[in-house]
Amino acid sequence: MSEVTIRDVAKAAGVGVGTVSRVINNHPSVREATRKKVEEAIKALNYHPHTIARQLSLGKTSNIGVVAPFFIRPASVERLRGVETILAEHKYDLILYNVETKERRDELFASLPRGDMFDGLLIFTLSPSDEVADRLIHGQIPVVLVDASHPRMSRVIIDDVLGGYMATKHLIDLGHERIAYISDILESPFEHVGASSLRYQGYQQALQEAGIPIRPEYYRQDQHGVLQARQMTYALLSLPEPPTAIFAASDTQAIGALQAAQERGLRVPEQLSVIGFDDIEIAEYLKLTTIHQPLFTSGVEGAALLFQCMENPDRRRQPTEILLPLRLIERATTAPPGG
Amino acid sequence: MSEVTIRDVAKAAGVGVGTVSRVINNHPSVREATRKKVEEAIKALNYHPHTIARQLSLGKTSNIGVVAPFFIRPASVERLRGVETILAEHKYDLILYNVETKERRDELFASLPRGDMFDGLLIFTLSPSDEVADRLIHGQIPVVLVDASHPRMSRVIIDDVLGGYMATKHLIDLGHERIAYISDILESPFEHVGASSLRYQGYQQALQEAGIPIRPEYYRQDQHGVLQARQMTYALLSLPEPPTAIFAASDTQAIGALQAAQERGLRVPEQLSVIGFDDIEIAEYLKLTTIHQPLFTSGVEGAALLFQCMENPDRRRQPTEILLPLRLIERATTAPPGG
DNA sequence: TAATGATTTGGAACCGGTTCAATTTCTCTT
DNA sequence: AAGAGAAATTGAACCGGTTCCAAATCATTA
Repeated sequence: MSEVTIRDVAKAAGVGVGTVSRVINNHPSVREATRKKVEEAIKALNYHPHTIARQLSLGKTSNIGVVAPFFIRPASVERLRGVETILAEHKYDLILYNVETKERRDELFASLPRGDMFDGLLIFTLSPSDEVADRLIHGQIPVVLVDASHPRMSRVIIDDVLGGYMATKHLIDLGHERIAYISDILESPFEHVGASSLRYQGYQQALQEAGIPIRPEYYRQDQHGVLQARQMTYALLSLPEPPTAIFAASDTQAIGALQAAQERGLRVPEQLSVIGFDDIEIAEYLKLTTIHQPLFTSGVEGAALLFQCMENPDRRRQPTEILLPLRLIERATTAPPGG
Repeated sequence: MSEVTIRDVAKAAGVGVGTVSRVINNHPSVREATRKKVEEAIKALNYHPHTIARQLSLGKTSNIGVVAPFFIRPASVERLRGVETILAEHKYDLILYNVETKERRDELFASLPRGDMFDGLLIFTLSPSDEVADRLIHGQIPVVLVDASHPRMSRVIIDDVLGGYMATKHLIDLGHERIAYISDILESPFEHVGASSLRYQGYQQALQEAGIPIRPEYYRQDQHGVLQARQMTYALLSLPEPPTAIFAASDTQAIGALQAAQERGLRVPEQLSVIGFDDIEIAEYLKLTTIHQPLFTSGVEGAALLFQCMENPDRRRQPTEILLPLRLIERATTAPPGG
């Protein structure tokens, strides 16, 4: 069936296409009788306007694109959900680009600025290089970064250095001196300067400030994931002088650390303290001490900022930074050392 | 900048638009010299074809739509990930529709069959009514259900009744007789016949078969969520004769049950057995006994089947059912009763 | 060298909407 | 009843691609 076009409707209703178009978009200047006639024809033919044609002619898509290396981290899902609430309000649809390889990222960054598929773009977690940023800024559509940063672009971020500092300081305040840091790979192919690396800076700052020497063997990096985190923790616990506390760059990795401790028969927090980052949903159940960052909110704020940029070109010219607050959530996986 | 069209390129290269189009789509019949000229012009003008225009003219979008209620749930994310792997292979993009209210669902079901925004549609978890199924079947584009069912539509499903039976049987085999079931709301506004309700049937079957009477007070339902599950478990544990085992309709809810047990000071599994459903990623860490269903695979199979239907109209005519296997994963949250 | 057939190429027509200048119809005065 | 002004309506042109027929170019053979 179908393939009914606006011209078919026009013919059936005995009016011009312009009138049908006006009825569809309920433009005021259509006489009541005419409107009724057209509406009947629409119903009779079961006509639905063709979205793509509409988009072409309007030069507007009512879609927004989201680039998310999202399946790696539950955190991205929370952000996406925040985005969704704003999109629903504006009746926009969501085109999702997953990124799991470097090639895919480059391909995307090359083609996205064109932005003919959507009116605005949200990029999660991937901080663009200067060159990519340049292309994005001069592209057709506004772009907002979430959990990623570039000085010339609008962004919703947290202070990752501070976060790293807060986590480490918490452990130091408890009396720890042998504090390890595990993270995903700092020079990720994805991120220009990744969050993990900034958190590492905060970690170093806190140690330095406390006069605790930084030991290279207390820092490990590997692919993101529970399994890898468990293995890194194993390695740390096998050191001649193992750490008494572990700061994991994400809750997911903290879970790996807890797992390793459990399997090694180490009691947490008595024999090993573990602190995570993010405060994902299950952190509460696990009683994981962690640094809370507003994930859902970051999605909401990012999407809201994007819409502002879309509606108001001035807003786009001047990059905005929204800094979301961090909070230490003390639960049951950290305590003074001494098991 | 930009707004460069194919006609600009044609002019710059001194050729016709048809030739440029042929170069872009690397159609064979273009002389090498001409191709080079055109490619240079494309580079010089920084031309990128306009996706929407292309879609309109081709009548093909290279998008597929996914309707996913609550994509926040870990299960949906796993499925989506499976879908993504197939889409990437085919160079298709993903348009995601989240559904969290009944209104949104109806709105979507009314407009989606039109399918001008994508070439195929995947619906997660929402079993369509006969009326909606009818519209979908006669719509423009093929549709595949994942974790949802309708006799006249292609689908990737599990045997939820069997799953409920397996979980309950496991508890019975361990010696339990006081077995409770907690789930999200059976008559969800979203689902025609939901998974939880089918699992409940399996639960009843297993009990009946074992000659154990079904006690209405051992069945609780509430919104999906850790918190609600915890509260339901509290209520169950406060009964004059509390259950010795709890079957939760999802791992997420099982976590709530574990939480409640922990707070009540009940040891698991000695004093309370808990079995979940899904086998989401953290289930392993929690040592949760559960019924494993292939979530990632369901996404892969669903997407693969959808592509088959898109390529081959015959495949579409005859609805296919793919039934994925279930597996009992015995971990550490179930044991014989008697604490 | 001319004729023949095979390759390339050009560009109008089309996909299905929206828009706007021009035209028609309606309403209100006098 | 005629005329002016407002409101409603029409349909060609456009958005930016693809396609396909006709025309032009090229290669081959007699």
